[in-house]
Amino acid sequence: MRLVVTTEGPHLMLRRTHTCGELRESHVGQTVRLNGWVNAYRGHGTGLTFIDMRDRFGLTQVVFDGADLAKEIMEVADHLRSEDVIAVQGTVRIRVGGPNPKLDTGKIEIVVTKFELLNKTDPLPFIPDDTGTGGKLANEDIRGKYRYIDLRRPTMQKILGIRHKVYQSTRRYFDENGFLEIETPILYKSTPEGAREFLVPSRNVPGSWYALPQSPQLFKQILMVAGCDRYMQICRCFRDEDPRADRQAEFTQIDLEMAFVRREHVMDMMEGFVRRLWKDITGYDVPPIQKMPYREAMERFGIDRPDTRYGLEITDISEIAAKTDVAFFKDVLAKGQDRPKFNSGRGVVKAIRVPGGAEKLTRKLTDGYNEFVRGFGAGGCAVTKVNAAGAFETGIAKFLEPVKAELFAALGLQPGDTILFVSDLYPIATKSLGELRQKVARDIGIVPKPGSEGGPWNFLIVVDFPMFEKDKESGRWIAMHHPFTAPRDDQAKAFVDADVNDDVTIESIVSAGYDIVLNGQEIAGGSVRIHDRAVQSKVFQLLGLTPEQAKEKFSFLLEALSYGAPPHAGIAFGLDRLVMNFVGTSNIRDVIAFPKTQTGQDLMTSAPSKATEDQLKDVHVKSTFVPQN
RNA sequence: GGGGCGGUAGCUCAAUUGGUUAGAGUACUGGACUGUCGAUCCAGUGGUUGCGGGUUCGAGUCCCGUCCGCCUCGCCA
Repeated sequence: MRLVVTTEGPHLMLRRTHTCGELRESHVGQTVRLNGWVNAYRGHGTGLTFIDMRDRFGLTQVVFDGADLAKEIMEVADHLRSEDVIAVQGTVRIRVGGPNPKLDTGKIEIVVTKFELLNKTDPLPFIPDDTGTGGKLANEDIRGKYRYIDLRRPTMQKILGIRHKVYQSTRRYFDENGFLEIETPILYKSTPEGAREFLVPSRNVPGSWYALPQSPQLFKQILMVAGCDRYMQICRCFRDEDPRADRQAEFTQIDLEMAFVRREHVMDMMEGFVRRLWKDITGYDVPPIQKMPYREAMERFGIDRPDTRYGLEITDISEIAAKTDVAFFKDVLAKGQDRPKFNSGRGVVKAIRVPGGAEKLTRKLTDGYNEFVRGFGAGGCAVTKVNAAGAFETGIAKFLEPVKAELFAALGLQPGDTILFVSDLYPIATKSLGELRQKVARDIGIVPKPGSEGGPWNFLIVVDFPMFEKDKESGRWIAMHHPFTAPRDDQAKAFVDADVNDDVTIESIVSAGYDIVLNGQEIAGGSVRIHDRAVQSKVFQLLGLTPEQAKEKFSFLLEALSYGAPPHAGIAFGLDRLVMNFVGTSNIRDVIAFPKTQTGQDLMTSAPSKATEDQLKDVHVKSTFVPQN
């Protein structure tokens, strides 16, 4: 028996025969080799030392026994510390000291016969243990700087594995359905719509810039014109906007496009994908997904991605409110009553019934709701309770007495309920109550756990979005999805015929777009694209683009669409959010191997960083930035 | 760009009203220890209190500025 400690000199590289997660009683008696990191050491001097060895597959206990091993080996073993990199050869046996039920490999141990210290670690900034120090992980800035250490944590390894499975499941599904995976450029043309873009200066074309793609939208449409029939790509997208807990400037989409389809075909395909993905990753069978028109979502839930796992639905009580003497109801209901229902210029009164709210909602909470809805532009939130005797109490109670029976019927009121009212123009009242509904649900604790924590997976497809909405700042029309989204088939004629100044009609035009919503979170969105030139011109006209401007910005697409473009439609899934759902985290940085901070910095590599004068000169750029101090 | 929370030993945290030499656990180092499994026991090293300025006899603590991290509004499909 030869024992080797190669702290210096040539490595033997005792290459592994098994991973640290796979040895069981059935392996007893075999000679095996493991490679990995020291996860924990339990030394009893040079007589006996236990090492928990870790790789991404698990933990295995290895034993250094002074009765078998040379003293110099035992000396080294006694000084092994967390995260040293080692290789061992030894015999699998039933644990002499009894099993450890916490480990998958807890019934066996390896008695070391050969040992190699592959790399001694320097003292670590933190130990990559899911428990962390004092029950807490190190702060995010430390973990970000040493991301390669944090990624060794079992939880992070598991997440990387889930993400990998999502990639594989995705590619299998779309391959089986006849999709071609095609890469599109990262260095791309700047296009004006949507988010702020990252710019890359050109060296060969002085004064010109590439942009990084917000999405491969135009390329995938052109691939349809190019006869590719069905395209998919797992692609990186870039949007230079401030991040959030669930949003990074650099993120990943599952992007697809299909030719010769209507929206139903795409929705069927994406529903099939969702079903396959959930089956592959979680084993869950996704039931048929309900479709809900945008208008219904807004009416009932006040948001275009409703969380339908709980009630607290919104009710329009404008007609009843009109019969009361509440001044702020009357003021609002004087506005835009000649306009059609749902028009943004029409005043409405809406309410949420909170069952048992009289008890659950404190005065402090309801006072807060008043402030809360003001944040969305509403004047305030009126509150009334139904007392045990079934009478209105507090707030605007006395004004509601005359319509008591109607209100009870409309809202289904019961003793002990609280009613929250907002009166304002349609969009403001709707949004305020939509947001308030979610806040109340959190406050009274009725939001279920997500699917990854044993709660429901609640899918919904939202359809029939408006084509256009008014930009709050400029007052101009903007495309709700993007300017290549087609109107729904039955709306195309009305749209082309509409007067561009007829706001009421324009606002009523419905698109052939669709979103997939999971537990109140948008996980995918797409649309049928315009392949009719008259429709496309009309869109540009509405958006305030002259034919010349449209040509300058999108000539390549418009030309392509004029040379035999098939009807086509597509969708994109936010891959990071899918993975977040599967692993049960609300932090997008958890599911990205090398994420960025709130200021878009990579703490590990220190990107972004200064460029040299020569580099800037090469690309014809001069910085105007003046450092302070 | 706005609002909020945070930054003290390698890590996680504490430090009374502004008052003695800034502490604890853990990690690390040394020692003891032949069946541990969050090993245990003994001893020790370890501090620009993010950075800069100010008030004060005296600042981790108060004030101003600034940097960084997180959450959030704006923004973003």
